Amino acid sequence: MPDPAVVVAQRVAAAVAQLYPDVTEDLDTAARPSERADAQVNVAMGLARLVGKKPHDVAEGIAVALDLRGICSEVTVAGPGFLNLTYDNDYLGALLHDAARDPNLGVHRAATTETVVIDYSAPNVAKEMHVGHLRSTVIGDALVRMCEAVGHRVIRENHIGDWGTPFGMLIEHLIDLGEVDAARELSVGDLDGFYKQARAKFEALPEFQQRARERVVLLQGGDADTLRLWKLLVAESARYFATVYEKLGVKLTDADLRGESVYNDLLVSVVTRLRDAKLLVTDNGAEVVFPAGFTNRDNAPLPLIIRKQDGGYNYATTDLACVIDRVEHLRATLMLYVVGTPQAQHLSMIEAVARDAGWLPESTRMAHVAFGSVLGSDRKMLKSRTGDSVKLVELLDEAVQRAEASIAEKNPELPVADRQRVARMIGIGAVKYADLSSDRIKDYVFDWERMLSFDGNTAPYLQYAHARICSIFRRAGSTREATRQTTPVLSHPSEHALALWLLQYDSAVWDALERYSPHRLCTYLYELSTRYTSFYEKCPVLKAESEVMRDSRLALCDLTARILADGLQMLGIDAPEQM
RNA sequence: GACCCCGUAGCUCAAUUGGAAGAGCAACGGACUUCUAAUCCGUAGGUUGCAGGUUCGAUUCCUGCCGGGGUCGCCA
Repeated sequence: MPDPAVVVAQRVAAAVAQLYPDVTEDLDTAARPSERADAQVNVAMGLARLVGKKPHDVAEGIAVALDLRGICSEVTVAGPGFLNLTYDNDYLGALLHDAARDPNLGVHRAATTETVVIDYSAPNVAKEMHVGHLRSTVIGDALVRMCEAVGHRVIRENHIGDWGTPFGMLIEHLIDLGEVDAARELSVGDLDGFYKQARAKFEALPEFQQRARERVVLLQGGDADTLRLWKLLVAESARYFATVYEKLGVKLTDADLRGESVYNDLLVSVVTRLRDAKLLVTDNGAEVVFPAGFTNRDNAPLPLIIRKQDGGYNYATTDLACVIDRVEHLRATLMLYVVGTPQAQHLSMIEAVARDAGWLPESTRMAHVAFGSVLGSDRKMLKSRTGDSVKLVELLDEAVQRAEASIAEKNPELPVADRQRVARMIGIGAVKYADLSSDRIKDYVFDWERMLSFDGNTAPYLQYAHARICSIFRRAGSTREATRQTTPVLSHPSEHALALWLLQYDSAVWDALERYSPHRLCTYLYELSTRYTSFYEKCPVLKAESEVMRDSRLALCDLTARILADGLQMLGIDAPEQM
């Protein structure tokens, strides 16, 4: 389906070529969204300098030469030389009809199918998931959905912390409790308690500490009984993670778990391959690599530590093994790391070393999808009243509870069974949307009132717009599918404004995807909702003045609802039909 | 000390890769015998941290300051 802006840009380029055949420079002929018109073209300003004329005169000339019959109803010159365009209503109507018949609602597929490995969520075994896992999980899930929506092959990887020295202590604690009791404690989700008890014993009892140390050695040595206990811990944690993901409504499953331990057997080869590549250096008893361009506080080269003094490996080694695995076995062409900003330097060192070692071909891109922290109203990292980190499950439960109370108050007619189902969609949706709707690189302030509000850029506002449309169709007596035969006729300005925005879904999705910035899709959907509600207030649908107008408006409603639901789905948010 | 990120209306945030600074709250004024008023319409609100530079044009790019956060070798 042709994007109107693309068609216009081509016509503008043609007009310029005709008027100024001698100009060979690349010109910005793009038609951009504008506050003052449907689109604006800014080519005249740059061109004026090249041809030595006034921008306004150049713009006038282009406006005259420009052939936009059947596309634009008006072209005006404004300001220093902006071309303001108004699209023709019949043209927009025809494009809407195309979009409505497209199962992808106008969103074009990727020209080349990428194999995208997305690394996100990454909780720790035997530890509670807390608010610190929210952003990675939610942003990662949205990116998974967006990539899939345009046809990429997506591999989800949940890189859980299932290895390392803490497991000596955890396994010993498990033994102390007895396997049966320990499993029960873990399965009810009291991971925090389990971990804290183990930690406390480790710090207080030298005897326990000794056992824990010995247990680490057994674990690393592959002792069968120790491995069995370790697997028990991992399995119980996985079961717990699954319940959290279920509650949160993200696509992660057990099949996506790739614990650090998976890479254990590859760590030796990371070392040998780095040594063969002549990158490995022994420094202070550790085996390290010095990638170019990284310095420490003394301005000396900063190493990436591959093997510690004590012979153990650390996370840099695992991360490098991951890169090898993703490139050589999974054939990744794009690797996304959805992890917090503090890891920026670490990841760029990993990339530098992997490139130096020849493990990362030019054709494979690696991107750090970084994000800021969730803050409390005091603008510090969000903590519970007791000062602990906020448990993710408790946060989500509270969201659903608050949503349910809100529904009970505002729509008492909704049956209780529906109320609970809808409360989940609204509560969870509100939390996710609050996380996704602001620029991920920045911190954001967690605020129940604001995220659950029906005003402003919130999930409930978008969901409400969707629910109102569904309500219209329940009364309309016609099916949603039937409206897709109709070519909308746009007469009212708010119909025109809505139509224009509906046609930009494709570019909104791609814009968000290319920047790995879901908030851009949020902004689009919010603007779509405001344009729809504005239309809703001004243009009666079921009581439209004519049958033609009624059908036309139903078609606009249907397409709006589909794009809202589809867009929210890409963000991992459900759109209830009633609320 | 070095490097990275952030700084936009009173508050919370946008701004499509250099194009005419926009929303929502809060404030004020309007609109429900109406398809869900859980909403809408209007008014007001700005030296985009500061100072330079590049450009026809800078919130955006460059330099230097100020303020906040982060990172800087054996945790992940």
